[in-house]
Parts: sequence; structure tokens; C-alpha cells
Amino acid sequence: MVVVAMSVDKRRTRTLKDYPLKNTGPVIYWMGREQRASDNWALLYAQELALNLKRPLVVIFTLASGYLDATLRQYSFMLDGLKETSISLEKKNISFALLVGDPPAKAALFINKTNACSVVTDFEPLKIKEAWKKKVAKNISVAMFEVDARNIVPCFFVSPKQEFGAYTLRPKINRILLEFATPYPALKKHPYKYSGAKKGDPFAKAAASLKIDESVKPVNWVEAGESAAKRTMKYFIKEKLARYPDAKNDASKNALSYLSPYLHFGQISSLTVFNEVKKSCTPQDAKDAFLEELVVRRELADNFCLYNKNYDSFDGLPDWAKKTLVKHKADKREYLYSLKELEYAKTHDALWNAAQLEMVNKGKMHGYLRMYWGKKILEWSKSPEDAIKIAIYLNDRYELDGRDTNGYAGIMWAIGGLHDRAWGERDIFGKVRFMSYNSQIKKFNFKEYIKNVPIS
DNA sequence: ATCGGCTCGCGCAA
DNA sequence: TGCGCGAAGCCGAT
Repeated sequence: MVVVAMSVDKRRTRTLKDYPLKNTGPVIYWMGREQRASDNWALLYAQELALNLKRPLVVIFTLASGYLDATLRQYSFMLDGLKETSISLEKKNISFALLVGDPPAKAALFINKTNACSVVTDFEPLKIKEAWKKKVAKNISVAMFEVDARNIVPCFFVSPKQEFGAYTLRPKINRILLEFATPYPALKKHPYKYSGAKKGDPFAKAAASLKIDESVKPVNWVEAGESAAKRTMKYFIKEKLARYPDAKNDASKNALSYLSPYLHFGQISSLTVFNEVKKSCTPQDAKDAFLEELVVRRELADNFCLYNKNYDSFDGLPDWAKKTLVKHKADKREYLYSLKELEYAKTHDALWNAAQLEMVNKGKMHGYLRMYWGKKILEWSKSPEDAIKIAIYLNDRYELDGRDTNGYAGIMWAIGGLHDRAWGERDIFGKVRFMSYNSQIKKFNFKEYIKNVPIS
């Protein structure tokens, strides 16, 4: 077959299954965490393959019950976004199929049944996703590619190992950032129609068959989906970005982008945000401060989860931190709270309780307080192992952006010194950085913050 | 209000 | 081998 030059950078792609391209059924994009029709390198790559082969393009999404203990809150945000995406895809003559059940089994079955000519999926370093992909690759006889459509600089290309800190990854990203920060081509109206599409609304049926924890309710202050994500981005750039450097660590000020749920579900691409921020009329220091978090810190979290498969447990911490935490494991805890006491915000610390309630009731905790929140869980739990488990449980249960590489890296930073340096030794924390209640309340108007936290 | 020390290890210069 | 410096701090001295 003729190999045509592709506009998606080859360094963004990896081969998961080496097999000659066929010329039979559709090209399939198995959509994972990049849940959007626009500005999606994985989808664009799949479309280019399909155009070259002159075949239809089908996007499939595999929907599992209780994925990593997600609750109705996250499912509802995700499905609302997917509905909008599926409509956008259909408008481009790209078919969308929602497959309910065991993801790798359902995906492989669909690929085999439709006699697909190749399969594209998006990059995500979580263990469960890697296991799914491996299983699918084993059970199909067709080429399968993976595209990093999340990071601006592809994660597996920028570094071959776990980076020690932001300062070791930053220069590697910056050296090649502009090579990868290219504008997105538009998704084309696909000229070859897929004839096997099922009639009817797949979402109604799927919702009925899902078995998920419904005790954590959806939140109504934020709208899901690609167009809401773009509106949120534009509002942030226009109204809040200029004061971001001064106000970002102040939980009583409304200065954050509120983009993390959208970024988590891939309803917006960080490169889209990057390009919009760059071309905005905002002081350079504000752009720099925001882009550091949008690019370096987010991509550092993916780097961590890609190269450290203990990203969600004590074993994944750096050696110096494990050593010092073990040394202080038996230190007396002045306060010791059970999971339920923490979950219901019944501690002696009004600031911590407020942050916890903000998360439980809103699905989003202020970014700066997430650090304080995590460090106090270490201080009040019987071991660092327990603290990590509890923090991940609460984060994944209540945050809209739970189960994100950023969530794991953030918790490991707070509790276990990941990507951080050693500091003065003290009880429980050892040499892991400590944060104190007294310093926090001196830094910002916490009464104002607490006043605005939704208490139910 | 501001400053230095705390303390570890990577990466680069020499 | 030495040295600078880092993902968001704390504390005590001045």
C-alpha cells in the first residue's frame, strides 16, 4: 500500500500491535481518556489512516461499570460530555458506538466483528488501561497504534525514564515544546460512511445497564462537554488569568481556571489552552505561571505514572522519603482519625474540614488546599501507607477529576515527597515537607473561604 | 518584613 | 568532584 505523509507527528505515536494494514472494514478509534471530537491528535491520526485506505471511520467508547470505583458524579459528567462529542462526530460522518461491558473484551469483539483495517487508541499510563490495551492487542489480528493526544510534548518521547523533579523535566520539554505546539488541523467531513451503525440512542440504554455507586451525586454548578470547556477557557483567559500569579494560592479568591475536570476527561486539550493563552493579551508573568502548571506539572504527572507502576502506593515514593517516613512510622499521632471521620469532615481543623466539604459537595477542591489536605491525612493516619490509600480513596470518590495521573502525583507529593526535596526533620513527616495550620490561615482570608464552601 | 538554615540528589561544568 | 538549585514551607533570628 502507498504510505502517505501524515500530518500527525510520528513521534506522538507508538505501535501496540505490528501487523500489515488491511483494506477491509472501518478504521477504529478506540477512544480512551481523550473524549473530544476537536483538537484530538489520536482521532486525527485515525482519520488520516482511514482517508489513506479510503475506509469509514468508527469511534468506539467502552463503558465499564464501577471503573476504578468511579461514582455517579463522574459517570454523569463523562456521559454528558460524550453525548456532545458523539453528535459532533456524526456531523462529520464519523460513526460513534458505545460498548457496555468488559472493555477489552468488548473492544476486541467489535474490532474482529467489523473486520477493522486498523485500530488507533489514545495514550494513558494508568495500569488498568495498559492492561486493557495489552489484552485487546493479543486478541486481534490487525495493526494497533497509540497516540499521545494528552501531552503537548509526547510523554514517551520527551524522556525515557522517571524524572526526579519538575526541574529535570522542564528543560527537556522546553527544548522541543514549540516543535509540538502546532495548531490543530480541522477534523474533516469523512467521505466514507460506515454502514453497520446501530440505530437509536446508545446513551439511554447504557445508563440503564450501568451498575455504579449512586450515593455521590452529580454536581450542577458545572456543565460538561467540549463547548462548555471552551467557554470556561475563554472566560478564564479574559477575566482571571492576569491575576493568576498573585491569587492562585489563595483559596478565598476565585482565580483558578476550573479546567481540570475538562482536561481530565479530555473534553479540552491542553494544547488548545496553551495556544489560546499564548496569543492572549496578558502580562507575560501571568502566562508563564499558568503555563508552568498546565504544561510542566501536568506532563510530569504522566511521566511519573508511565515509568513508576507503584504510582498509587508507598512503594512508588523516592528512596529518601520512604526511609525517613519509615523511621517516623511509630511517632505519636496527636490526632488519629478514621476514614469515616475524615470523609464526614469531623476533624478538629476547620480549614481542613472546609476543604474536605468543598470536595464532597462540589467535586472540586482548591488546588493549593489539596496539598494541605493531603499532608494532614498523613499527620492524622496511623501510617503513610494508610494515608496514601485514604487520600486516593477520597480523591477518586469525590473529585470530578479523580483517577487522573495528576491526582496520584499530587497525593504522592503531599504525603511522600515525590518530586520534592528533603526538609527539616520532624515528627511523623520526617524530612517530607510539612505544612502548618497557623501558616495557612495567616496567608489568606480563610474565614471568607469557609463562608463560601457549600456545606451540603 | 526578610533572611538563612534545614536537607537530598540530579545534572552539568570542570 | 564540586556545585547550584529545586513542585507550592517552616521557624527562629534580625
